Amino acid sequence: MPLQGPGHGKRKPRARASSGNPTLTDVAARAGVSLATASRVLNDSDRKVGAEHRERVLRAAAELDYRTDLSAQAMARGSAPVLALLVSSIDDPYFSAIAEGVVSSAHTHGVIVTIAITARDSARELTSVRTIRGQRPRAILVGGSRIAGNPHTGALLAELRAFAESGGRAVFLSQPVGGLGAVRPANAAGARDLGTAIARHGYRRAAVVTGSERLETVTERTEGLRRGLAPLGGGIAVVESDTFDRSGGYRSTRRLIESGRIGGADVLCAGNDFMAVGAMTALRDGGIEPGRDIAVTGFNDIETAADVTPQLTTVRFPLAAIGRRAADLALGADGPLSEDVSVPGEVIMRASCPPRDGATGVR
Amino acid sequence: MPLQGPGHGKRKPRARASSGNPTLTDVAARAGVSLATASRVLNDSDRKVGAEHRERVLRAAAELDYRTDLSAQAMARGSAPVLALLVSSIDDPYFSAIAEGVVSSAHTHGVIVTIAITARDSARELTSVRTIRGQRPRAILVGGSRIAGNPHTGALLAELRAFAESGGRAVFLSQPVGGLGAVRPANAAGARDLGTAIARHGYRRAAVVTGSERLETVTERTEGLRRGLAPLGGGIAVVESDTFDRSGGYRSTRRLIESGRIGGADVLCAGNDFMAVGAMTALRDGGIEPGRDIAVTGFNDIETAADVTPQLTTVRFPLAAIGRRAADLALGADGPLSEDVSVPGEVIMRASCPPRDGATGVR
DNA sequence: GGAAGCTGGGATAGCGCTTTCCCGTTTCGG
DNA sequence: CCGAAACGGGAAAGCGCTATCCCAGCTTCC
Repeated sequence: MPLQGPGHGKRKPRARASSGNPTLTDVAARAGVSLATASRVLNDSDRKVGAEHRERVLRAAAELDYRTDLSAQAMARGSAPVLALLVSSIDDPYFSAIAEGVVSSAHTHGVIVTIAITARDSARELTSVRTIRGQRPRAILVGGSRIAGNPHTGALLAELRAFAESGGRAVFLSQPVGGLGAVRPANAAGARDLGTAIARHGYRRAAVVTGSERLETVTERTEGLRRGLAPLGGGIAVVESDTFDRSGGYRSTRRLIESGRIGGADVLCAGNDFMAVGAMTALRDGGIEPGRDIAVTGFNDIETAADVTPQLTTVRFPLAAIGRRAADLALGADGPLSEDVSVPGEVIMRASCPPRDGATGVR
Repeated sequence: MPLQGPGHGKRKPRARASSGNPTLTDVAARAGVSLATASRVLNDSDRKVGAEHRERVLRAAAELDYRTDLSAQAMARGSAPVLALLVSSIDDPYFSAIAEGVVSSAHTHGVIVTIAITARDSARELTSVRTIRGQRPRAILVGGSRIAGNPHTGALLAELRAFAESGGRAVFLSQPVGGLGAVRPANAAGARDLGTAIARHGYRRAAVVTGSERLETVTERTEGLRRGLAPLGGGIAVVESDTFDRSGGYRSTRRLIESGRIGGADVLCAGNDFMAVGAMTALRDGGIEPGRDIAVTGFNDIETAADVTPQLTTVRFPLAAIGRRAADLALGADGPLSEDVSVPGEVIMRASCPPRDGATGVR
């Protein structure tokens, strides 16, 4: 009796995955070549393979309708051709525009995109990153404004750093933390330019309706605006915060009107276009005609901005390009990564912010 | 000299993935248990594990910051916890709303979502499905209207069928082909209801600006509209096609105006809200005031619809719910799948389509 | 009191693919 | 004309994990 260790012996091979996909072994067998050769052909590796064999493999693969198993390939290679994108919500033109760019770049890099949403919940953001790490992706892109003083930020950072140390690339689409990379809209500069532009149009006292001041995007924009207004003697008269969306814009504007605090302002600057649209409705509901009685500005230039009446003055950021660039950066050359790219925005003056009597428009 | 087969021998183990992630083996070693036990604990399998060992494994995993390698797990299990979503564009409120629902459902099912975009290119749609199949996902969701007479449809169908036969689930988010499953907006019924509603408001002759008549979504909507208008003696006076987006709406409306063909119409029905918004601009540019001189309707109820002036009458579909439901269906019980669920829409009457003089609004 | 069940744990085949090693042939340069 | 280098091909060792099989130690139950 042959010696045999414990716990072993013949066992029936596990059933092939239901009705099974053809494997590389099948292809090799059909082509009459070794597994190695088949693999080399299908991955056009450095190693050369004779024309004859190459041809046979290709034909066999086609005949069997062979599709490389990405999981297996990923395991053998040690990393998956995957880029993970983490955003607060995909049903938001801001992020979906970025996502479009990300997916398109990933496509040209031959990389698959997996997407996770955090619903603006930083606990979930953290668990998502944990799950994502299990995919051993090449890169993780993190969207959504960082939140000042968030208790989860430390853990998130640790998680991303560990990821980076094990060879992955982490890129923020907003304020970077801990020396990781970032590609993001130049909020402060854009806001400053907007401030300058409206000041030149003759506006001096801004009412700001925006999101929570703990959102770094919010503080960047508000601060930029202030700096843009100042040189011409303008300033921010009042700041009202609410949720960073349409209804938040409506509510906070409503509060400004009801409390009379909007009185001193000649321009209402919203933290983003959604808030601006909500604000315009609130203004009308309060008997104030946007664009005539008070100017209104937004941020981001979502498609709607040009379709509302009056058309909305805003700052346009090339969001898809930002996404594309972030993905390019993440999928690019090897090595650690800590670039922080700010992509400039462009002020788009529209009817919601007409030149005021007496404004020269000159410098 | 020991006998040894060809092509073998000691070789240095491949370098661990740079700086390496901890593996289950590491965890087991640290916990002083076998690999099997560690796996059982971490996957809470049926097999019971003693409290003592369980505890040790959990601790070791935490200390090492262990993260299951999903690729490896997928390979061992034979299928990946992945759902693939294929849409024409993610930067489109229609699809991003659906995607939101899909991702949310997938999340509760513990499944990762990978996304691919086809840019409305059916050749690319086909190659995408091929790539996706390599991921061995549990399900594939295909968005985007089918196109009548498309030469790639057959190949796509074959691909999806093969996928279904190997155990995957394929679900369309639009017109299903070849007996596969679908969850989709009830375009025809929604359009019919819209037709009925505007007819009751006193409109009789519709000008339709819409996408290519080869898009099945387009024909479904146009046909439904016709059926809704007919009972009250209404009908479609003219149909003008262009791209299925905002600029297409603008251009086709412009053509109707310039050729005078818009003359006979009292309501302009756009194929979707984007086209409607473009159409309204074109109307104004042509000196026709939407909502006053001619009624306007859209389709889908994108967020913008309520923000334009006049507010847009449209048909609302619960897109996120459609996405969620499709994902639920795809990730649900096993077995083949060929349900075709039509999700009803709701007509939203707004100012762009005011009751006309003489309209009773009664049935 | 011995057979038959549990129970909890360990050893180890694969999963499908990449990539080293190793080897028989050619092709060359000297 | 011979040894070296180049070339093309095959065998098989993992990658990290799951799940099957086997076993030792206890209970149970006639």
